[in-house]
Amino acid sequence: MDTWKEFEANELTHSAAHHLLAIHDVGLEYGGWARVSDIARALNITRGSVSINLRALKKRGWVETDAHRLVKLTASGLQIVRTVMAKRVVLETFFTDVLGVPRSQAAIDSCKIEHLISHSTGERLALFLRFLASGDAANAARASRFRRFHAKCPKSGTCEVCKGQCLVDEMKRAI
Amino acid sequence: MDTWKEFEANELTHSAAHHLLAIHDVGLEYGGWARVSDIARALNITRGSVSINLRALKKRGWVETDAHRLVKLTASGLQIVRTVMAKRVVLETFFTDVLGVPRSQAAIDSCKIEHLISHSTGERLALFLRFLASGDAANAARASRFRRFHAKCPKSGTCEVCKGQCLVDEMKRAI
DNA sequence: ATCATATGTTTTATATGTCAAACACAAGGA
DNA sequence: TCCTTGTGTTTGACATATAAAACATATGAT
Repeated sequence: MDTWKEFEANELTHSAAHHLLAIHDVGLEYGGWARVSDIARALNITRGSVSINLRALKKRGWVETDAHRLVKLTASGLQIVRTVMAKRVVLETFFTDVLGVPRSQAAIDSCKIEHLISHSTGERLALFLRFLASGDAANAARASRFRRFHAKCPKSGTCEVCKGQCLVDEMKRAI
Repeated sequence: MDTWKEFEANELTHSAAHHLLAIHDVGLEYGGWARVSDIARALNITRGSVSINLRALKKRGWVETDAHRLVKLTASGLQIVRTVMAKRVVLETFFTDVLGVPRSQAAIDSCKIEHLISHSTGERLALFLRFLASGDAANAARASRFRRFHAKCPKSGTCEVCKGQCLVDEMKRAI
């Protein structure tokens, strides 16, 4: 009940996640320090927006500023960045290397959901990728075999996933 | 560049998707017709919020109202509902039956991302599930074998996914 | 030292999505 | 008929996230 409200209850918004990622990115060449304008340029939004958004990130304890108004990730901010980056890598790897989704589309999908999937699901997905890539030669061949798997949906109730109504087809329409 | 803005550019918001799902759900017993209060009750938000939100859905051509202010999905609205439901089933099945994520967590994760993943990724994931469930006995055993796979991360650069920095561990921390 | 440019903040505005409260109208019950 | 209750809408408020523009303060070139 009210599962759908979990979306808004998320502590880390998409916007916040990308501000933190941008700070990390910009700061790489400056010992972790980033300027508001560079963050704004990285995100392609205005300095004003960044200035306002940083207030919330400071209040959350994810970023700090020094006397010269330079911005830096705190330990917890950096940990969020690491977790989000890990989830992104795992999702992109799964989408491209296992499912065979085009890299550009995989990047968009990963970016949309990287901050939303739970640690538990992210961890299991990472383990699954490791499983597929593990020493067992049969495992290694599996993903590539799927990439050649293109059976048409039987639409006959024999498909164990669809159970009568073809979910593959259903996926193609709408909007 | 600006991949991260795709999130906001999404035509179907989380809120809109769940309004459509609620209308579909409530309407099941009334030939597709739903009342504002029943939609509000189903979503656990106020009638006022639903009333306002329906304006946007009408403008999008996803719902219609009759003279008695009863609400109904249009053909395109119904198609969106079908697509979202298909994506949810596929995601939940993957999370629980393949990855072994607890059902309650899988439900939350699926709900958060069901409206965000592309048709292309959804379709490939459905095909992947069909592949795993397909006649080949080796395939059938695969997923269940993963559920027993619990190797510790070597943290030695030998893991083909992690490549030195353990993504599995990284997934556990933050916030 | 001065002046132009760059930078960061603030203000005003917009859009979405929510609540609470007031309002109007309808349907029934007494 | 009157009155209560239920229903749908509107209004005012708030939170987030954005832009644009005005503003104050740096920074740097000459």
